[in-house]
Amino acid sequence: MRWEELEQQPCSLARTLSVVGDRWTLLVLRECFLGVRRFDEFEKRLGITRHVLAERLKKLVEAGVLSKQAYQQRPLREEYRLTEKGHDLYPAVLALVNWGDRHMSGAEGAPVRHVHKSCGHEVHGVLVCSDCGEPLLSRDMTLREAPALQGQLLPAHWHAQKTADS
Amino acid sequence: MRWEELEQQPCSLARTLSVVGDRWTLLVLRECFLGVRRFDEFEKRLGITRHVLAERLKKLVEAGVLSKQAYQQRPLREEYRLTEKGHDLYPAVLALVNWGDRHMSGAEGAPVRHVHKSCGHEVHGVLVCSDCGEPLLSRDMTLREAPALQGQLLPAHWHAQKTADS
DNA sequence: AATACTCGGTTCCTTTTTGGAACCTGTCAA
DNA sequence: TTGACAGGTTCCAAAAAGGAACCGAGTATT
Repeated sequence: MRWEELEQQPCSLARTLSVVGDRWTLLVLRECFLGVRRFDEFEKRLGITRHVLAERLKKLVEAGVLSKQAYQQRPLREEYRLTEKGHDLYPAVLALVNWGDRHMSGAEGAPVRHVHKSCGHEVHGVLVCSDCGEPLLSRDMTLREAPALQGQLLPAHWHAQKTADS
Repeated sequence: MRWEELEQQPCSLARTLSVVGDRWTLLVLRECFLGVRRFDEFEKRLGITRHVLAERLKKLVEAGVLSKQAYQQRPLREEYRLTEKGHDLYPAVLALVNWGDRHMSGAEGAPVRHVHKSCGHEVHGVLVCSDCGEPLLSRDMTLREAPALQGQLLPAHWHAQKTADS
């Protein structure tokens, strides 16, 4: 499978990864969520090469995750801002950060703590069910293929009533 | 920044990406959550090359995300299973899938629907605050550096009271 | 009126990673 | 004895990333 094919695949994870699924893109987005907007600030903070940074930013703009906005004329200078589509990536980014906080931190704990302004506490994100509000565990999920794709997506054993991860 | 350096960085996202931050690894994990465990089934379902698959599986085992367990002797055959650390990636994977469902699906909707067995509905995940239970939005978050790293992680403007993404 | 500096790139070349196909190692079955 | 199966490894060509230099419009410095 080639990278461009990913976008065409009948899988939302593959489609998402066709936009944000490489080394640098998610780090660029982290910087966006930190408020970074300019080419040279991305470059300085990430240590990414200009070459790759320019390409990633272009792709993110094409994908509608970032938009380019002029912050001065003469000379024209533009900065990159998250669109709504980009903001919607926050839960995914935070979920990845939470995993790192939990499983990849040393004795000093997480390098950055997240404070929820509404309640004032240091918090992490919990993924809950949109319907009943209970935390979602892979073991409690079962999957259903879209009508047009029945039998094509899930492994064979799935159709014989297996759980998601047993 | 080189790939190996990522793991050393004082950033939980970078550290997480040092484990799951490439093209194929998250797709391998998707298959794990679907119940796939064997080398040849990963290969068939993903269209990944054996070369890359072997390397990714090895890395995931080294990282403690998967474990290798014999399912037969003579000849010895082993399969890959998610560890608890691996299961903990479920929220991150689901958050990415949810974004794809929302922003990358065509008219037919999401290719795979998620049914929460506890409540019986087709659902998606919502990231809520571990303290107050309200949905987490980037705009409502503020950040605090770990004591030992003060002033080193956040962009300059942060220390002048900016919001996460304004 | 040159000169240097800034920001946001592009170009060029080398090194690293990936894709693709062939080959290898035990073991069992025909 | 030949073939199949599972789970790899090896080899080479193609694609992507790293690194440094260059570019262009405009501004600031000498």
